[in-house]
Amino acid sequence: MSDHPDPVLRLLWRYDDGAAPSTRRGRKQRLTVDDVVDAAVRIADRDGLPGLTMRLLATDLGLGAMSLYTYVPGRDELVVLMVDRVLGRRELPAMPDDLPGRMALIARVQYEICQEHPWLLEISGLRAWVGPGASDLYEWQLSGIEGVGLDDIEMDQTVALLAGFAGSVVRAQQRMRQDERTSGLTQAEWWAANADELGVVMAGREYPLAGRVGATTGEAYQAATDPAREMEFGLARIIDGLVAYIEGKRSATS
Amino acid sequence: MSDHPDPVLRLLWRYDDGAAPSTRRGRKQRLTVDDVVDAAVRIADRDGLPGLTMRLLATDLGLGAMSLYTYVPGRDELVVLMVDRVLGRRELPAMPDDLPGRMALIARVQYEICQEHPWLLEISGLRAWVGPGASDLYEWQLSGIEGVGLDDIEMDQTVALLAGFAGSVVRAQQRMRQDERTSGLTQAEWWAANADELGVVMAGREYPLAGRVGATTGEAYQAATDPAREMEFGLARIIDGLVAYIEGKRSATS
DNA sequence: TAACTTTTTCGTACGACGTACGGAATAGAT
DNA sequence: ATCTATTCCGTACGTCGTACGAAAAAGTTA
Repeated sequence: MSDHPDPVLRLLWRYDDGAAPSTRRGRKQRLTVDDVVDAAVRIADRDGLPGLTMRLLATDLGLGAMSLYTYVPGRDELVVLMVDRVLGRRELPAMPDDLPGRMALIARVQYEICQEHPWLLEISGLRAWVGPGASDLYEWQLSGIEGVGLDDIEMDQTVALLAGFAGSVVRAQQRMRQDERTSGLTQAEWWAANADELGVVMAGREYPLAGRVGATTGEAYQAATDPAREMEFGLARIIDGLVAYIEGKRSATS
Repeated sequence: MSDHPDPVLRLLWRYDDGAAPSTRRGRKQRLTVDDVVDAAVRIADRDGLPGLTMRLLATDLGLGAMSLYTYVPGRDELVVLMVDRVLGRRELPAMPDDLPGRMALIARVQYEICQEHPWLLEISGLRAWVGPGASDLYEWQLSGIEGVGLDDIEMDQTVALLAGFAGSVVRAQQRMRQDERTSGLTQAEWWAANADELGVVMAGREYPLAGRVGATTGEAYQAATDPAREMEFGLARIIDGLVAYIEGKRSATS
């Protein structure tokens, strides 16, 4: 039974059952699973997850649509493979010496991965399979906060906090980009163009704080060309809080 | 032109153009837009966003499928209305006196909204329209951190940080629930049942940290029946970091 | 009351999607 | 040369959002 693992697990780990490739009968596959997954990633990077259709992927690979199903059981499983692939493909930089720097790096790598593959944030309703890519990344993330005084559960929560925050930032940016794409206007331009319409439609409702803050951020984001800087405020606060917690724990036990 | 606002804006704010209802000719609508949106929310709460189909919603309302399009331009716009509806439907509690408590409350309300309407986290690729529900919520969130020494941009980022974190936590929980639903096993049960298969398939790869931390958290999450407690660690760190920043700013200017 | 106008209702249909099915093609084993 | 295992892929089914146009209903006007 351990010779017949879950087909998704087998695919994720590219486990080929130990069968000697010389004894494999029948027609040969023209491509590899990696070819299929890589092509799928390219399409999703360009067109988003809904733009990744089995037919498009197949023709992109020079195959008939149904031939894909000899490589992959279905679309959902393909997405699982894509996720693990992009998590594992990035080479993981060496951890710096200072703890805050290591925490920032964990967040920044997650940020860049999500940035390069925005469809990662569109996924939902899928199981969280454990593959080599996710495992390598998780191991690397943990190595950045190992031995600083956190217990295992706190380590897991810390990684989740840093990575989750990075995802949130990218999500916010994507929403902004989406707005600009569909409206053809920047954030500030849209508000300027629709200010009177909004006034009519809101019909007397007052939002003193939201109005003031919205106006200020609207102006600021118009000029902010470096999207990476949007992460700095939150990340700095999170790292401060984490470091303070760790130092508090240390001084309590010493 | 300000009499003909964007149809989505008009719907969001239920702006009926000031036309006297007595002069409206033609067959009468059997339902209201709110009826449609509420029914859609009920379905999405139960079946998720992919389970919300126009045909199902229509029969649920006793309408033909195409009759929905007299209430709403299309499915995407319906989802926009649903979002604003559930953001605005929650009554917003009074803010406590202490700043950390107000920050925690902002996160907790966001957490509960996401928890009650998990489909909120499945949405992507849609514009972020500004409606009364979102505006009310944003105004309330800002009121919790107004006058503490943050500038407008920092206030926006603080709210985003707290709300984004809450969303991340719910997302993680949903993924866990999804795993349990599709596998029929709890986290710990799955790892116990698949440990040997994983060993075979991983074929010599070593994950010392991930293995140790994964085992510990797996055990812990098996027993943790109160999902709300998963938020405490991260939220406490974030609030610590925010409060420290604000105090630092205060002492610098005084 | 009858004719007209406006709006809602909804049956039908189209194109796109994931993919089940079964036959044709191809390779190694016998 | 035959058998068997495997890949390839054309066809087709059910589901989705929704375009289109006819039928039904309600107010306005003659």
